[in-house]
Amino acid sequence: MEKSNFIWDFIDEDLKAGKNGGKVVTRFPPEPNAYLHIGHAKAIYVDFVTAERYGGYCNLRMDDTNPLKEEQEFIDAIQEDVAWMGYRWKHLTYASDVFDDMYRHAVELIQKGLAYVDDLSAEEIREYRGTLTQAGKNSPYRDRPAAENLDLFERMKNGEFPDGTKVLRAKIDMASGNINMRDPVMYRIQHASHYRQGDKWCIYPMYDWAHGLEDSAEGVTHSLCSLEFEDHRPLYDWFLAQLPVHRPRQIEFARLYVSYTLLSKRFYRVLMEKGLISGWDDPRVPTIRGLRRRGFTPEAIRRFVETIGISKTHSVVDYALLEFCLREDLNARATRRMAVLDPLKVIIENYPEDKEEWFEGENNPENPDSGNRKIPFCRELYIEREDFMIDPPKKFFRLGPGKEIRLKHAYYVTCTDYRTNDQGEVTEVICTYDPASRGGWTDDGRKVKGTSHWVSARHCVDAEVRNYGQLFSVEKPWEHEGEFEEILNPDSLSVVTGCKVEPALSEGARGEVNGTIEGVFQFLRLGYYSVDLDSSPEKPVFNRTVGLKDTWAKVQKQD
RNA sequence: UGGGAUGUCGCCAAGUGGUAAGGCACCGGAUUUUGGUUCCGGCAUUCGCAGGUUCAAGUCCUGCCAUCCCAGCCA
Repeated sequence: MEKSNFIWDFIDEDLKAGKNGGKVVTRFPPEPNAYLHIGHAKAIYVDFVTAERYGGYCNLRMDDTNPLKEEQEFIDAIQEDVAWMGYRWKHLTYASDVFDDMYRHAVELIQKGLAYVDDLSAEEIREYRGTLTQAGKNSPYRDRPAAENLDLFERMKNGEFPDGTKVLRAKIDMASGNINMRDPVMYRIQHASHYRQGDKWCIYPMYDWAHGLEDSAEGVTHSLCSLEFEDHRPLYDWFLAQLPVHRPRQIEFARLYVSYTLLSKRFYRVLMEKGLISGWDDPRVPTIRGLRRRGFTPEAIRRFVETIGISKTHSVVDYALLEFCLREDLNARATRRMAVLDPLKVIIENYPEDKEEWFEGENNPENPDSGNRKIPFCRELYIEREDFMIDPPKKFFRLGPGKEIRLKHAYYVTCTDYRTNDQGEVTEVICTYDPASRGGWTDDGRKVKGTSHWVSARHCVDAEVRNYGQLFSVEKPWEHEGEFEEILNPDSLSVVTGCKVEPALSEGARGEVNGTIEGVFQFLRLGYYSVDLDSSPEKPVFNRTVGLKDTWAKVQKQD
C-alpha cells in the first residue's frame, strides 16, 4: 500500500471518529469542455486510489453546469481516457441530473430568507462587491420579501426575463473578508439549450452552489479538489449547512505542474487554432491522448503521479521524473528491435555476395519469456553514421579505420577502409568479418568493447521517424507573459525520413493486448519508439517516445 | 491589520518534541553482446529568518520575511 499523505491522514481521523458510517466515496468531476491532461491524471489518481484504499468507490461526474462551453465530444473522450488509464468508476453521473433538486433547494433557501433575486447588472454587482481590501455594500434588492423572490425566481426559471437581467444570490455577508461569501450568485439566466436537458432550463447554477449539492446527492464523503478552492470551502460548507442534506468534507491539494509543459485548456486551444500542434492528440502535448499517441503507457503515468506524492506545497515536478518513470516501465516491457536512423553503408568484403544468414535476437533481455526474432544478415549493411569516425578520439568505442567492433547478435567486424565523396563525406565503410565470432561472441578472450546496431541493406524496410523534444524552450512556460510563440521550441518536432529498420518492424501494429504493450519498441541504443497513428505497413512511421539515457553524449559535451 | 494557504538538498517528498527517510537529477566506480539495464558508493551538522520555551525543536511559542490563490452572471 502506498505511503500515506495528509488527505489519508484526515480520512483516517474521520473513520476513527465514526463519520459516514465507515464509508469513503469520492468523485472525479471534470467539466466536459476539453480533453484531459496529465494534471488531471494526478487528480484522477487521488480520487480513485483514495476510494480504493478504503474499500469505497469513486464516481466519474460530468460537471455540466454551463451549456455554453460543454460538448458531447468531450464527455466521450473523458470516459475513454479515464478508462484507458485503468480506472473504473462506480457511477457515471451528471451535474445536470440533479438540477431539479438544486432548484428545490434554492426555493428552500429563499423561503428561509437566505437567498434573493437581484436586479443589479453584472457590472453593478461587481461594483457593489467591493475590493480585496474594502467591504462591499448591500444590493438595494437584498431585502425583497420571500414571496416576491419566490415569484421572480420561478419566472426566471420559466424564461420570462432576458439573459443577464436577474440572478439569484445567497444572502450571506457583503463585508466578509472572503469575497466568495459576499452574496455569491447561485443562478444566472441563460436561454441556452443543454445537450442533456434540452430547453428545459433557462437558468443554470453556478459552481459554488452546484458542486456541494452534486457531491451531497452522490453520497460523496470526501470531496477532493485543488488548492484554489480553499477559500470556497466556507461557502461549500455554508450552503450545505442550510439544507437538510448529507455534508461531504472538502479537502484541497496542490495541482500538478511539470517543467517545460503547460497544463491549460486555453493554451491547447490557441496552439491548435494557430496550427502549431496537430490536435488534442499531438504527441508533443501532455494531454492523455497526446501521451498515449506518443507511446506512454498508463502504468508509467500512474507510477509518475504515485511517485510525486500529494501535498499542499505549490510544486513543479521535473520533466525528467516523468521520463524516468516512462523508461522504467518501457525497459521492462518494450520489445527490442534494430533501426538505423542515419544510415551509412557498410560492405563486408570477405562475406560472399550471394550468402545470407538469419540470426536470433532476444526480444527483451529483461524478460526471459519474451522469446526471439530472426534478424537477416548479408554482405551489405547499414550502421548509424555517428558510429563511424575517420579519426576517432581514444574513448570512442565504435568503428574507425583498423578498429574492431561487434555487430549486435551477428559478428565482429574490423574496418579496413572507407570511401568518401567529393565533399569529403564518408559514403561507404569497408570491413572484414570474423567467421569465428558468429552470434557476436568468441571464447578467445578478445576484448571488443563497442557494440553497434545495424540492419541488412538487402532486407531492411524504409521508415519515417518523428523525434520529439520539449514543446517549450523555457522551464516554466506558465510564467511567460507574452505570446506562446515566443517560447515555443522550434525543434520540438524533427521528421527523419529514409530510416532503415529491421524487417520484423514492418508488421508493427499499435495496441495493448492482455497487459502487454504492442507497437512500442526499444530501438537498440537509441530510445523507445512507438508506431504512430499515421503508420501503415507500406510506410511505417515511428514516434520517439523517449530516448535512452545517453552517457556518451554527456561525456562528449564535457570535452 | 482584507481573506485564505505554503515555505525541509537543484526538483518532488517523509518527518506529529528525542538528535534530517526515500525518489528524480547530479558525481564517482563495478558489471554488461544496448556508452541501455543492473549493482555499489557519494550527495542537507541542517529544516525561510530571528528570538524564546525545553535536558532535547524541522517539530511548541513569539515576531519577521518570501511565495501563491481570491474582486466571472467560468469551473
